[in-house]
Amino acid sequence: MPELPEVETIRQDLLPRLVGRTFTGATVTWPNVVRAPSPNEFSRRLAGQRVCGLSRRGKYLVFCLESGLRLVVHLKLSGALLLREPATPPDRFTHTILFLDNGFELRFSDLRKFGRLWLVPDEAEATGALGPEPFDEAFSLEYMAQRLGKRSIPIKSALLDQSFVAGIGNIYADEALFAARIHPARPANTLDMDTLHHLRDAVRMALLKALGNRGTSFSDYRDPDGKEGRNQFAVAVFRQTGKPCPRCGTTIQRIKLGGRSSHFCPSCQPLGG
DNA sequence: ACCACAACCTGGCCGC
DNA sequence: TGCGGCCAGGTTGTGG
Repeated sequence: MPELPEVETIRQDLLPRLVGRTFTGATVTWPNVVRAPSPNEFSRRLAGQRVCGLSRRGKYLVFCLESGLRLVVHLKLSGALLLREPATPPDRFTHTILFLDNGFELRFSDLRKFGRLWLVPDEAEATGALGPEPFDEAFSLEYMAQRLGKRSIPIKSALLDQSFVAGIGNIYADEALFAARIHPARPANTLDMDTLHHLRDAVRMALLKALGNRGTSFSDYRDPDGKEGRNQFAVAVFRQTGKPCPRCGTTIQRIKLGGRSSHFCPSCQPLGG
């Protein structure tokens, strides 16, 4: 579910409500969600930890704790972080509850159980090596050209590669390629500088638009209050197979690339010239 | 280097 | 109603 705009929305919502608060403990009811340390150690070490900051790296949320430890969360496809009062009954997909010193609970809910939590000294232990943030100047045209120059993979697959650029997922890759009029299957090393420039602008615009709409809720995405985003009503091509292109009216098509669905307009995004 | 596919999980939707 | 098949916003690992 959550790509950069969704994770960033969650971060901005949680930040003023969590900074300065202290975790008093945790209950882990599905041990697989806690990657490090062991679930028991996770609960034990979290108790007494005061939150001093909340940041985002790609699709990871990073809680800065005063001890120097980091609480890292990845929501994968269907995870949510819900801030609830104890009286609110947990949904049936709540696999971990983090208790706060003001009585509130931060609940990790995840239908598909793919999401993961870490409590580690160094966030890189959880995130691995990620590419630059899409809005960072390190995501430069020179960087893009250098990284893509020798790669014949579809440009869509390159956008989903978190070691190339962090935070883009299936929705915004499709939306950005539509806006930049690039066919998703086009080999990454065939894009000239001008096209790369259009693509980078389109990526940034797609992410900003979704951020303004508080994320895209096609199915599972919810903010910390359990509310949906609005960007699903504003997409051009994602999951719009069979509908008319908003630009030219041609029927939107779906193809598979690297095992992922890709949605595009065959007229606006030609593969040839 | 790249691709195809499976795995991790559960539920929704469709056709029969 | 039930069942099989396909779909799903992500990432990792394996084998070719």
